[in-house]
Amino acid sequence: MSDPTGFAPHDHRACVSSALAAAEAACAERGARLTPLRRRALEILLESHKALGAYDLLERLAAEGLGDKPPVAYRALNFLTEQGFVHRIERLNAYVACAHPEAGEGHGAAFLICRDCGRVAEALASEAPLAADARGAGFAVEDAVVEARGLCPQCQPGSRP
Amino acid sequence: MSDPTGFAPHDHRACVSSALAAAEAACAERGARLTPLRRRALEILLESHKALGAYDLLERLAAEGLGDKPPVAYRALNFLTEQGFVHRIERLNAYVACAHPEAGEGHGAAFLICRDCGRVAEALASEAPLAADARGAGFAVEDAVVEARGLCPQCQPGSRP
DNA sequence: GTGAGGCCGTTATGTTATAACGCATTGCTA
DNA sequence: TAGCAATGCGTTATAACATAACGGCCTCAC
Repeated sequence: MSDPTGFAPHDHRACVSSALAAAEAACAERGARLTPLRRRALEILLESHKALGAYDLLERLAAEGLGDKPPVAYRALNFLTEQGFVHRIERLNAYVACAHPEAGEGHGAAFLICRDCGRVAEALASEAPLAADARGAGFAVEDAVVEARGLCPQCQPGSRP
Repeated sequence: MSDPTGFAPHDHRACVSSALAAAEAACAERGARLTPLRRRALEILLESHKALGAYDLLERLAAEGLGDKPPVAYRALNFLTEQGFVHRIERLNAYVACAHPEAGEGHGAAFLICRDCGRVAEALASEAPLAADARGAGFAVEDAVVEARGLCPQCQPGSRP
């Protein structure tokens, strides 16, 4: 995979609908309930490749009459995160839809965050980063995140205005 | 380096004083001012290998009459972070003293966070993680963080009680 | 001695996140 | 079918993390 999905132009409608379908399938299989609220929250996050704050999400949900108190947003985000449909971007205190739902729960994720346009691309971590150092220290890694800030292709100096 | 400093037993007094000395030297060289407040804040962070929240730090500073309003703590932390003496642990919203001040500003850092005892070890990132994926996507990484949660050697099942 | 800049005290507020309680629905199961 | 457990969501309140903005003081260069 040479495109950590998110920056390159792509068929975004297909991108959204296939992710939604994958989420529905996964829920059906696991007996998890993708309620209208949760489904819509995921859909909102899928609508861009940017990370959304919990309160931004809440605002959009509220605009549709789907709940307007913080716990509503946080509960939906917790569910989606547990199911692996959404990732939290620690550096932004924000949440982004998973670009690789097919990779399964808890796949090693690495994020490329453009500081200019705000888009976030997700690369499947090619190898557990740190693995060597961690083993050297006798540390048992359960879960690692990698987050890089920088400039995406479109936002770099040499790019079209 | 096989010990990402922090977990293995070590001479902690020396660890603290050498880090303080390194900070003083670096400030002298750069013309930065390690004021008593900033120095004490760094010292407090150095006293354990745990990450401290800004308000925890503030509480300790306040106990010594060194300021009791949030901006006091945040300003000290910003200074120490800019100088590379302290790192922010995004997953914890907390701050930890740099274990490798000699590595210079902005060195690639990777953190091993024990979810049981709370200690944080810092490994020098052996290689820019993500570099390959990022290049593949044409993304220019400026700054990356790696944070792993898990169990340190002392907190693993097979370890002494 | 005066002006510029850095540091800190302070007030106020903004942003992110969770605890805890209660009601409604679903789906058992006795 | 009555009762019960589990789950999802509405709601209130509050906790935890972070910053904007103003003013005073000190130091240093000129």
